[in-house]
Amino acid sequence: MARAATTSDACNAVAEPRRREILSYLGTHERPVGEIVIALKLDQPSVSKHLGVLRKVGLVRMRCDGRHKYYRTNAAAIKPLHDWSTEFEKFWQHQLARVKQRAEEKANQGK
Amino acid sequence: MARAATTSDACNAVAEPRRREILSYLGTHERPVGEIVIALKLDQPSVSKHLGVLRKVGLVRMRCDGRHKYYRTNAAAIKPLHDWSTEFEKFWQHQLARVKQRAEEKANQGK
DNA sequence: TTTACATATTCCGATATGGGTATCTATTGT
DNA sequence: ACAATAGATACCCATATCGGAATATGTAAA
Repeated sequence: MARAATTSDACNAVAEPRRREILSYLGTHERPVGEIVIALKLDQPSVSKHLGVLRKVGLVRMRCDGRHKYYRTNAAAIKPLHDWSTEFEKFWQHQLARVKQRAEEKANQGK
Repeated sequence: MARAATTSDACNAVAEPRRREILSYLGTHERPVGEIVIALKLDQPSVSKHLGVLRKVGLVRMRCDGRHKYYRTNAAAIKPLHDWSTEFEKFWQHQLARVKQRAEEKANQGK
C-alpha cells in the first residue's frame, strides 16, 4: 500500500498548504476560480485540481452560474479536525501553565 | 514536485490515521514502543517508523532508559493545527444555527 | 561471552502526488 | 457562425510514501 489518497479524508486534503490557503482565502465567501488564481498567484489548472480534491472531501461547495463556478468553503467539514485536536487542549494548557510557573519562580529568585 | 514530505509539517504527519491513533493512545502518558505495538496491533517496524515521523515534526518526545525508549505526545505541537481550524469556528456555528432555526420553523408549521 | 530482548534501519514494490503544458468543453458575446 | 472566455481534464515526470520482510544496533541477562 502507498500513502493514503488526498481525497480520502479532510485531514489528508488539508495537509497540502495551498489547499489550506484556498480555504482561508474563501472564508465562506463565494468566489469564482479565476479570483483564486489571481489572489493566490497559482496556475489555473493547479487551482482547479486543488478545488477538485477539496470538493471530493466536502471541504468546499460549488455553484454554477453560466460559465462561472463559484466556490466557498464548507466550514462544517473542518469541525471534525478541530474536534480531534481539541482532545489535546487540556494537555497543552497544563504544559503552558507549567512553563509560566517556572518563569515566575525564576523571576522571583532575583528579588 | 511531488507531494510534501510527511515530515515537513505537523499537518502532513497527522494526515496518516495510524499516527493519529498513536498520538491519541499516548495521551501525554509515557509508553515504550512495545506497548504501542500491542495496543494498536501494528507491526513493530511500522510503529518505529511512525514514531520517527512524529518525532521529526515534534509531535512526540522520547526518553531513553536502558534498552527501552519511552514516547509521549507533545500536545503543544498540535496547537497550531487547532488554531488554524479555529479560524473557521465562527462559520460553522453560523451554519449550525441556521440549520437549527430552519428545523424549528418547520416544526412550528405543523401547529 | 553468548543469548535474549527492545527498537531502529534498510531494501523492495506499488501507488498517488503536484507541477507544468497542452488541450478539451461549455458558455457568452459579436 | 465564430471568436473569446472560464474552467476542467489529460498527460508526463520526479519523488516520497507505506507495508512487509529481513537485518542491524544496542542493552541486559545467563
